Amino acid sequence: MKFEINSEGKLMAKQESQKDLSKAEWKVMKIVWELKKGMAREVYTIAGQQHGWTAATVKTLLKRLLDKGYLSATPVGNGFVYRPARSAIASLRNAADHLLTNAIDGTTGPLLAHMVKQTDLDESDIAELQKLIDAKKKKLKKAKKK
Amino acid sequence: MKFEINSEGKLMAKQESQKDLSKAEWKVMKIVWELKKGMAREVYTIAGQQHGWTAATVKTLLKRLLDKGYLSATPVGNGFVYRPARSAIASLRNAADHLLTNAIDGTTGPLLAHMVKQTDLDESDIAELQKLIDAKKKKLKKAKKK
DNA sequence: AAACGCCGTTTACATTTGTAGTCGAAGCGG
DNA sequence: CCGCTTCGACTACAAATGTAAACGGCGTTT
Repeated sequence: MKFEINSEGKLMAKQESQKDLSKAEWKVMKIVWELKKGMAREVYTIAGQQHGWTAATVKTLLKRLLDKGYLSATPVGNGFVYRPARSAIASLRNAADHLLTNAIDGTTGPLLAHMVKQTDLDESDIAELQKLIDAKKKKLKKAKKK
Repeated sequence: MKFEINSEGKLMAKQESQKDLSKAEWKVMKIVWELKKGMAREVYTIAGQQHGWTAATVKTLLKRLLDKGYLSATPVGNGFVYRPARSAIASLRNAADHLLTNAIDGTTGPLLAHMVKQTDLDESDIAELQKLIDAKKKKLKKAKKK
């Protein structure tokens, strides 16, 4: 276990603080991931259009995301430029792992099938998946032969 | 939009109330899905072992799952036999769709790849995936030819 | 320099979630 | 029939979440 000194100067167990995102927070992160960087204004304009939130609401969410460590902010003029502090894909993987944790035996296959069906994939995505599938096939065959 | 009369006699928009499961609720549902059916006792014994919850906690969760429509209960003796009212796979699909909603452009491929890697698949799962991949390949090729 | 417009911070409040205690009713073992 | 066990309902309460207003300060416009 790792440790760290927290803001009050106390020694704390260092949570590899993968604190999860709430639904609303995901939506804000999605916007920031797409923008790559942006000021409050841009984020809450888009968020307002997409979800009907007021600026105040988005400000709160930005703050919480900062606190959770999903965003970083560098001061510029009056305010900040916000940037993702964690990659979209890492966060998604994390969420996906949670999802798989909830899958009971025999449901993961159909689950993946469903997801593949829902998703638009480009050539390289498909190639990558094919490679993984081939590897799984090979392993299965070997296991059976034994 | 459909409507219904609620408990206070008011006309309400009928939510196809796919109310989501919370983390703790997922864990309980997982147990019930695996049991297929069970009395409170069985569920909270297992849940107690797996998560260190007290019986009281599990009872609360069972109640909430009943309210959310994820469980059904038929009276037996003192209490009820609980059964899943929604299939595991349908619930997972639902969660997966939420997940995909949060994926930004270019992340779905890697996300799926990650999930496939994490997962143990049997022969028929693999065959199914292969079929889907083939279909996607064909469609891509056609699009390119044009 | 005064007025204005944004910004981030603080505060607010209802709802949901995590976690659990209490209690009356009902079944069971004798 | 009488305790004992168990059940579900109700109550409790802190933390997280959704949603937003109020406020004080800093740049900007005139």
